[in-house]
Formats: sequence, structure tokens, C-alpha cells
Amino acid sequence: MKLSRYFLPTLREDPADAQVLSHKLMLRSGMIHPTCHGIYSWLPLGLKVLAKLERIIADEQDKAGCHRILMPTIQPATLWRDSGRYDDYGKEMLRIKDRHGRDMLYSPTHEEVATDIMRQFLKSYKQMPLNVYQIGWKFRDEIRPRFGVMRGREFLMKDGYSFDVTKDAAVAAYKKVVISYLKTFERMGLKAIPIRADSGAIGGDLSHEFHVVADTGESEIFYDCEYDALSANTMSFDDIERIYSAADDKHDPANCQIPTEKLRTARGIEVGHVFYFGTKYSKAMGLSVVGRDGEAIFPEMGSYGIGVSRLVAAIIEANHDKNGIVWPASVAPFKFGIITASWQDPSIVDIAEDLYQKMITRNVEVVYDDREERAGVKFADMDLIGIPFQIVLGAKCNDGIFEWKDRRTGERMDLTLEALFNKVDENDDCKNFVKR
RNA sequence: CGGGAAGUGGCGCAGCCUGGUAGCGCAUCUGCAUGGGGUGCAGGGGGCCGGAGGUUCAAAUCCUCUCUUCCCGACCA
Repeated sequence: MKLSRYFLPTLREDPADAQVLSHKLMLRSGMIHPTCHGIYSWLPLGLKVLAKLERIIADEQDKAGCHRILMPTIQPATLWRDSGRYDDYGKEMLRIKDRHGRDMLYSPTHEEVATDIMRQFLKSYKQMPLNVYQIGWKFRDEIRPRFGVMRGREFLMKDGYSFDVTKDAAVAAYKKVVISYLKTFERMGLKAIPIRADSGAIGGDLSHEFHVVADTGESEIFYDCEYDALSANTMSFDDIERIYSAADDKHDPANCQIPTEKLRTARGIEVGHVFYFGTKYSKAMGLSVVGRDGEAIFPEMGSYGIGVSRLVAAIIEANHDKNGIVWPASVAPFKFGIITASWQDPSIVDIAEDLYQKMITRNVEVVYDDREERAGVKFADMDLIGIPFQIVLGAKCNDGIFEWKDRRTGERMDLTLEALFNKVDENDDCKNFVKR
């Protein structure tokens, strides 16, 4: 992408309305545009990041054996009357009427629709275990939307629903999702702490929240430093049950088992929440299958959510510096950036154009700042929008030398074209993605 | 909804107290210069001062109402 032709409305100053850093940076880098209170349009740069997150989430879900579907945002009230939640769910649920006067709603969550689908599909215990998920928009008419997409009213969520024959199987499905979530967050460059939680409006008796550690997090969390050393790839659910973690409302310093020197205190942003709630919905909505002995079985269910649009903000909260966003490479809108330090030297522009074309041909995610601006402006914008790897073309590129800059470390090195492409390949996990 | 604050070119702000018909920085456009870390100079365009009503010869400025936004509380991915 050439920046001169891109739709990237960057701002030099923080909008006065934005309070938190991620919101300021998302507005300044032209990722989002506020459409009304708590409702945002996603501009090209922001949408690219959302798509990256979706891709990682979908990949991990698929690996965990879940099946992607897509459910409607507008739903009939009848389904919610079946589950008993139409009257229970408060003003967060946006209620509307269609032209025939039928009660409809913009869905805040999808347990009812998922259960309804399975009422049609699930006939036998042999069809389970089954786990379906979607990545779709939700609407919750929050009392007080704030912090940009961190707490918007309309938000993108990955929500999944599991159906199992027995409680043991359902709990196993639950544990599997928890582990896959940890892998998902780790791939986004995030440190996520699972914390035992109340199940709230969804109901049920087993629930975990996932908190991303960031200085500007909304809640205070406490956890054993052992989490720092663990990798999601080797972690088991037993580790999660064994290792201490709690949010501020649950943490009791007097009864905390672990020694204070091992206790970590941090701010956390809740980016995921999972529930096991048994037969609550299957019984209420009449979802049953035939068991081995011909008996009726109400599937044991769980639901699993990741706040995708909130994750964008959470990643920024956890990855920024004074110059702007510092995207982890796996979620960056563009992995590589090309900057010409002088646009008036035609040879440099030609070399930049050539390099850009070569990278495009290799299907590399690259943004080329071809604008007729001072180098300083280009550097500032590349840093603001958080491009992880930046290639700078100066006088030395006439001798075949390119400067490579790592946004995270600030490290710079001079490379030949061949070395440059090795470096590009080494850092281009898109190709690895496809291979896998 | 309760408690605070604020609405003035695209963005950030000043002007308001003490009414006289709008200004600065950034952005944008033009020209010249510049060319390795948010360039310099000069010139230009763009605002019925959130909206409605009132007071007044005269309202961005004073009064009333209203809408919107932000912060604190209850809610949550």
C-alpha cells in the first residue's frame, strides 16, 4: 500500500474527548471514527488489525476442533422468551419492533440462537461433543460507554457454544477452550491471566475471566509470579487451578496462600470470559437428544467469549511508547514499512519503488510512505501507526545498503538487498501461517 | 439515572468575567526555499461561535430551556 493513496486520516494532536491512551492512539492513527456515543466505524487501518485478530482466533478455534458459523445480530424476542431471558435481561438489550409489530432485539449474546440451531440439528448423543463459534457484532446498550472501543456499545466478539452429553465431557470441553484461549492471546503478544469468576447474567457454576496485563487496565488483579514463566503451549488446566490468581473483588490479602514475594499485582483488562452452565438453556429451550438407552438427554453447555474489538484497544494499552503504537508483529496492520529519507533524489525514489514492487510481488504486507514529505514526518507516522519493521532508504541505498529498523527495540542495522529480504522472510509469519 | 466539567473552521485552544459582529497553533491549498528523524518563509481558503427562545440599539459573550460530549458511580467482552 502506498501511503499517498491510502485512507489514513492521522492526527497530530490528541482529540479532547479521548481519555485513555488506546483511544487517543486509535483516533490519531486513523483506525476508527466515532459515529455516535459508544459506536465506531472502523477505517482501513483499524479494520486490518481486527482482521488479524479474527484470523488468529479462528485459527486457534479451528485447531481446538470448533466450527465457525455466523448467527444473526437481529433476533426475535420469541427465542428469548423461551429461555426466560427476555424479561430478565435489563436495559442493555436493545429492543426493537419490525414492521409487523413483532418484538425483535439486537443481540447482546447468542446462547438462545445457538441453542435454537441445535434444537433442529442435535438428535443423538453421538453428535456430541460439539462446539460452534462465531465472530460477530453484538450490541449492549451500556449505561456508560467509554474509553473508545474498550467499552463501546456495539462491539465485535468471538462467542462459542459447546454441547456435551455429560457434565464431565462439558467440563473437559471447557478446559480445552481455556487452554486454546491462552494460546490465542499469546499469539497476539499478550500476557493473559485466567481468573476464576462469577458467571453473572449467563448463569452457571464454572467461569473464568481472562485479563490482559496493562498499566492502564480497569481492574486490579493479583497472581502468582509462576504465570510469568509459563507458556500457553505447555500449560495445562491443572496449572490454572493450582496457580493463584484473583481480581480485586475476590483477592483477600489475609487469606492469600502464596507468599508475598511471589505475588504479582497488576492492572488487568478483561478480554475474555468463559462459562460452564450445564443444562440451563437446553432445558429451558427444550433441546434434548436421544441417549444410548433411548432416554432423553439435555446437553451440557458452556459459552466462551473473547472481546475482539476490545482486544485491539487492550493490545495498544499493553504495547505503546511515546511515539505511538508498537504492534506485536502478529497483529500489525502492515508488518513492513518503506520510508525514503529524501524524495527529491530520483534514484532513491526509483529504488524505493522497485523495492516496494518486489515486496508486493512476494505478497508481503508492506506500506510504502511515498508522500512528498520530510523524512521526519514519515518516521513519525510510521511510528504512530506502529509499523514493526521499517526500511529506510537514504543516500546509502545507491550503494545497495538499506537501513532496517525494529520499532520495538529501536535497533537499526544496515543491510544489503539480499540480507534485507532474508530479514523480511524471517519476520513474515504470514507465509508460516499459510504453511501451517 | 445521580454528581462534576465542557461545547467556538477538520483537530487542539484563546476570546466570555467587563456585550460592539471572531482569533491563534496544527492540518489543508499556492509559491519559493529545504531534503536523514513532527522543515522555513510568504500568501490563500475554510467558522451563521451545538440548537431554540429571551434581554438589548447590538449577543460567541448576559438569562432560560434543550441537545451533545467527557469524567466519577451501578453494568460488562
